[in-house]
Amino acid sequence: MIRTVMVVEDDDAIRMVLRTNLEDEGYRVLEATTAEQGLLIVQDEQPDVVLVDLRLPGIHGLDLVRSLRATSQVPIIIVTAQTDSHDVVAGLEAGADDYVTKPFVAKELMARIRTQLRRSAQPEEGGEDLTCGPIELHPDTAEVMRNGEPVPVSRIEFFVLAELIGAKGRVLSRDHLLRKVWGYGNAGDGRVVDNLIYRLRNKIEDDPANPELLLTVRGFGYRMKA
Amino acid sequence: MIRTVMVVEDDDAIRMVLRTNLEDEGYRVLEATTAEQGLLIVQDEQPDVVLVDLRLPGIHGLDLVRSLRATSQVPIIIVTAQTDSHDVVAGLEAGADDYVTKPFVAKELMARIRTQLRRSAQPEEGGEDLTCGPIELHPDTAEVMRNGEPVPVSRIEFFVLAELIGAKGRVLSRDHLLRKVWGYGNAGDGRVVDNLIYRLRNKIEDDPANPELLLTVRGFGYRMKA
DNA sequence: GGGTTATGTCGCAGGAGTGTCGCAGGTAGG
DNA sequence: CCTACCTGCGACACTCCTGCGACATAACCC
Repeated sequence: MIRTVMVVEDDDAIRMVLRTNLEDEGYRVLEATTAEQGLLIVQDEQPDVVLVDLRLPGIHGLDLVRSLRATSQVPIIIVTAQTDSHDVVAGLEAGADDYVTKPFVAKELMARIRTQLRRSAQPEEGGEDLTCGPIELHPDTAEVMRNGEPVPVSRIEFFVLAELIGAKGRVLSRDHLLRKVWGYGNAGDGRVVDNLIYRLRNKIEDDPANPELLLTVRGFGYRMKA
Repeated sequence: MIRTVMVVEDDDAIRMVLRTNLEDEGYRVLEATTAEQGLLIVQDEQPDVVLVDLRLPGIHGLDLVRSLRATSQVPIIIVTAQTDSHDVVAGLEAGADDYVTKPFVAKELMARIRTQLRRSAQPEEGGEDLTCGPIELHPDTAEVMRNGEPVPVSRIEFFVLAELIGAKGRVLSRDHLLRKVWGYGNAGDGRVVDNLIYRLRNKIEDDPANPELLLTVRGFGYRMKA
């Protein structure tokens, strides 16, 4: 299960630090430098957590928090200067879930993100057991095992499989997969997903023409066997 | 266990001397010339010790000490001119752990760093067994052994190998290695990593063209054999 | 059944990712 | 000063990926 974190922060240096830290933690990272841009991307991408700097150019971060909260349950963490303690209160009242003050310790922020994710919580994944029947995913080594034997898969194939297995049998639409795996800005052909599923089946199914693990749900998308 | 020392010092000459000395002692060295930059890097890299020159352009080193101490337990050693004895007092009150006055004797500073490291002392990993198959790393002597025979490797090669072996089979991205080994601010060509891997393979693999220890994970990075 | 849509299948061409190697400037050590 | 080595860089080769299009097949609707 790949989690996505949205960072709304205008300071390039801080945003960069956040990005690297988050990516090290295995998150997909979306970035915005203004509240407007942030709002658009959040609506489009539906990240799992949003980090908002309260001091943004133009629209204040506080208004972004309100706008987000008006339409979404996504966990929001405020990032703010230590001096703006009243802003923190206002932010939490506006609907934010937690806050950190600059200068912050990266590890602490990562811990808080994990907390929010646990709270927003698909109740599953304690340590992320990415397993489905004979298929086993190892995020550490980026390897896929089938009956204990390593199966060579490409980067994108790996992520799609991770997303599907993480969904634990729920149907994922082509659109969902495009957004979660291919990422923002790729409005490409949905058939790309079909192709990739086809190739994945050739690698993980005994009889690719009659899939037993990676199933088609006509009109909706794909899902793994429960 | 490779320890990292952060040097916040605007004087090029002194910083260079510190760097060479520290590297001779086997530390990884991070550098910053301003308090702001230093703060960012400390948060990003979480070094094991920080050296701070009190006379910095812009924000005074004293404020950096306070900022660091506000969010971190990292040992801080102040570097200052002999004349500023009252600064030393202020620095220690601000949360620094020790100080040296310029002109300082390098060996003394090294000794104090060792003291601070002993004090902060991660209780875990006593010497960390850096071994992978026939490869053996000796952090004390910066030597690499292969089947008991010493293999000459350069400084950077040593660090990369240490980072990889320390990861115990997990995949490390080029970006991760760039940041951990080359250090902050080197956003340079990722191909540098490829080159170094190539050279490392020529030294530690039986058949460099068909590596069995230092493996490529296409699309992700490199990892050691589990 | 016939038409229509959704999905499976597969080959291809361009491109991205990586291996390989030589070069030149820099640095350390003699 | 000289030498050897290190190191970043660029060039080229090669593999593998990947999006795309075309057609086949299956599911759905009337």
